[in-house]
Amino acid sequence: MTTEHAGSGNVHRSMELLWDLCERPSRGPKPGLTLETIVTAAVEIADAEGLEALSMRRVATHLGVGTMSLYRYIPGKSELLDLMLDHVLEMPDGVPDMSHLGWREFLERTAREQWQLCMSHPWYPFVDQARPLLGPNGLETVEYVFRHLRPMGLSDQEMAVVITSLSNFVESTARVYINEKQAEERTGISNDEFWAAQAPALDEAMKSGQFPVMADLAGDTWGFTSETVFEFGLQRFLDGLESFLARRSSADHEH
Amino acid sequence: MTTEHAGSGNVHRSMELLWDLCERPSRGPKPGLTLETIVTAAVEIADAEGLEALSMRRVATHLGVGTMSLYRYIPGKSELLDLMLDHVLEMPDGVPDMSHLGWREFLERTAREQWQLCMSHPWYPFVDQARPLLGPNGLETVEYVFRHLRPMGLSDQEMAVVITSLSNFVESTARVYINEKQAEERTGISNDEFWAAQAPALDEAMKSGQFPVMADLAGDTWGFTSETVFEFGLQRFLDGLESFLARRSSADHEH
DNA sequence: CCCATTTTGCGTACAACGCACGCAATAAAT
DNA sequence: ATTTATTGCGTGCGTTGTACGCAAAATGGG
Repeated sequence: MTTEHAGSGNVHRSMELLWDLCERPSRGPKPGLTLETIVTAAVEIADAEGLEALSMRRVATHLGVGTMSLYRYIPGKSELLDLMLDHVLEMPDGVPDMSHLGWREFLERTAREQWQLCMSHPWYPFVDQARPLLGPNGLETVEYVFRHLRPMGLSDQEMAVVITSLSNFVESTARVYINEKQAEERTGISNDEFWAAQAPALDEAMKSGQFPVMADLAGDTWGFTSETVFEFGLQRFLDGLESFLARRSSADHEH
Repeated sequence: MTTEHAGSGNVHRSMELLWDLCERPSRGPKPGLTLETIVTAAVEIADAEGLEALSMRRVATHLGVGTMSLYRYIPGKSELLDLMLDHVLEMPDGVPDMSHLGWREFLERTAREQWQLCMSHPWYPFVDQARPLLGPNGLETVEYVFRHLRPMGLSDQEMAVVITSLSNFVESTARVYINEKQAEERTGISNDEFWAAQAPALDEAMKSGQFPVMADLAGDTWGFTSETVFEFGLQRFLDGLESFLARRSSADHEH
């Protein structure tokens, strides 16, 4: 129905699971599942069918177990989501060495990596992470970003604001891109059919004389994709950041 | 559960309702509701309780009618959403005259208006508008934005990309802001309690030596809100746009 | 070796969701 | 007066997360 929220469940319990702080009990039947198996299955289902298709029943069916068996390993769906979010940040090849890059190239690289993360896991940008849980992968990611931005000369808070601004833009544009791509599959109506369905009413509106600028717009006005928006917005933001740093630098030299 | 999508229902029917293209039938009992009443009620409920609380049953209860009575006026919930989205774009005081503003002041003003729209209707930035239906209010908004940006000298498509880039950033930052504000109410846990719950695991991680930069971050690194991010990102984008136009202008003079 | 305890597996049942179906009442057209 | 069309709306469908509680498996202690 609406947004899934990170950090909505039992935060303490989620952290225990994220950082693997629980000891295996010695009694009872040997478990047939692992937490890793459940999280991996959940990510696969979300990747393939979308977050709205992800249900405890769906994960259980995928794994060939009863729905309530999952609740032996995790308190609930909220905590499963927390684990999924950290899981997808894992860097299989380890942390790449980018110490040779300037801040601009590094931020551009980071933005593209985030974009790729959203392409690989199209549900990811739709999760509310206002209250993020910091697992090992998430912490590693933030560590590596801050390490590479240190040479910019910004305060820690300024760096955090830069990262958050850029991250917000990338995530939003990725969301629109994903929504655009999935709209045809989800509705069964092509993009052309969609706009054709609006044409009768819009033609009348254009003829009314109330919207002269709209009526006069070039045919290719909307003929771009979110990838165009991503590239344009990214370069404008980085250009603006260069101006900001240049002004900061010349102000420093004045003292 | 997940995102609500504009343009998901019967597009043709939504357009008829948006542009009021249906004639009132002459037979049968006089209707006790109007489309306007239903849409206004739905917007009020979404404003007060969030989009996840918006259901046909909820709207019907609010209006004191049976759930299925609503289906006499609109095909379904998807079309109701389309009407809501156009409804909230209505400018009560008409289109403001901003012909005296330069493009930068105008874009800044537009960004702030969009921010305010998201504050007044906190559910708005959470709706997928990859397939927007253009109603009278929506069309009027786009008409007025393009009219004021014409003097920038950009192509129609370039203007559209600028507007979309900025709009994506504002919406995304507004989402985070709204999620941040609502998190405490939604979970019953304050922000301090939330971070305190993570502290034991994070303290261990800091002690491990694996995250030296994170361990060394200033205490106020994350002590900012989405309003800070909004202001910073907005100015950087507009600065970047100025550079873009300056380069465009100097390239033009070279020919 | 036996019993108690703990853990794993998982079925049942709960309320709310959107909306197809179809009936009763209202009101205009013939 | 009858027919036709519209409005109002109850019923019933499958899906959702998870509390509750029982059966089976496996270990610890006596």
